[in-house]
Amino acid sequence: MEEIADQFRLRVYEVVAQIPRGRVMTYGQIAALCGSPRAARIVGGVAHFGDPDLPWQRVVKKDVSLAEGYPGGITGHQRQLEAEGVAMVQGKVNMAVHAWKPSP
DNA sequence: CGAGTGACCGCAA
DNA sequence: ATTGCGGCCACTC
Repeated sequence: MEEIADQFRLRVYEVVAQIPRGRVMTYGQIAALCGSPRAARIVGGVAHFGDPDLPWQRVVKKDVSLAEGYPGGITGHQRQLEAEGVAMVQGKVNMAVHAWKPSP
């Protein structure tokens, strides 16, 4: 089961794909889970050039604010999160409710 | 193969 | 509290 590819980006795919509905995660958190806590930018780069079918909308910045490169802008991104069941206030996600920790 | 760059993060003024 | 700057790592051209 650990025979996944060595590529950092493929690990990001696994993590993002495992984020359940109604939960959000930060780029830095995902990067840390992938083995590089300082590669948060890479997660964003992978998000842009990676698999468009993955729920990148559940991935937010550490300030729980939304990314700017998302198609449609913050507005489109925010609307997608609400469609997932994530309540937002002033463009911010309630981490106390939606903060998710990956399963071991 | 080399260089540039980014859907970021952390700190300093 | 806000604003600006650098650094970092992996991906794309």
